[in-house]
Amino acid sequence: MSTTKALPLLEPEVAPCCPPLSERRLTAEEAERTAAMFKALGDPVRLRLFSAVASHEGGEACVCDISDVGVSQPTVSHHLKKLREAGLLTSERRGTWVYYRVAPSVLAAMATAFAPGS
Amino acid sequence: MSTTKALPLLEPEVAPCCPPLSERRLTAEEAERTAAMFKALGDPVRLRLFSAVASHEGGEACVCDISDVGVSQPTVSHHLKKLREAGLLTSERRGTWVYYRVAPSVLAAMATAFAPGS
DNA sequence: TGTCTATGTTGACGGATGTCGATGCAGCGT
DNA sequence: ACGCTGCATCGACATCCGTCAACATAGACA
Repeated sequence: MSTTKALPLLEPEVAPCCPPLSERRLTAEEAERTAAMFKALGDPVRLRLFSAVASHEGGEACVCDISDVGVSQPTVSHHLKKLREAGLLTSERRGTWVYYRVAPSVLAAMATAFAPGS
Repeated sequence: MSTTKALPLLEPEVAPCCPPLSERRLTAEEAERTAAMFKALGDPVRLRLFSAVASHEGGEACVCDISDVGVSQPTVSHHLKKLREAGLLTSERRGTWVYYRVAPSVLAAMATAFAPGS
């Protein structure tokens, strides 16, 4: 009767990354984009910053809340910028402070990379 | 009656990484070990190699099966070594060929990193 | 306006990393 | 023994990356 394809509306949104690694071989383009996100989390300082934001009450944290990671303030700013550029965090200035939060659906998207494939 | 601790036997095995990033702030040591695994997957060539092994029939692949990733053979070998050192792959020589497979429970362990925390 | 605080940017430095050609080594076949 | 194939290692090179001090910028407040 009809195709097996569901309605094209209300798509779960752009999935910028992370096809299951075990499902099939990644193409060069997929690997490029997915690796960029892993690379952003591949530094201990950045991973601690990301974890601090992700686990912070209310889902957001200002820089002053999370900058106690053992490096200088410029370095913290540099790493937060990398996490932003990788699409993992978003930032918003409210008055004196800048608040960071985990970009929507990033956790779920990356979890799918490790889902069983076959 | 008894402590709430379960039997120490039959532990699900060493969990070398990956407490949920959203659950709490990672310690420096946790971040170091977890970031090392993300870092290993943070290169497009390595990610394609990992995906090729993980998605290969039988759960294992010899180097000749997966070395068509656009770089020279020494580079492939170099990246596979990095993946081994990160604990993501294991290798075994059988006759002429060396077979790689995903290290046990690595996929599940890394998936937990992106599990919802609170 | 001026000053203080919070955060981002710049420039520079040293070390890590990805890449390759050349070479080494292990197994297989002749 | 010899050569051939699959894979690892070595040495060298260029580039990337994490880090910091110095400086710049943006709000808040007086």
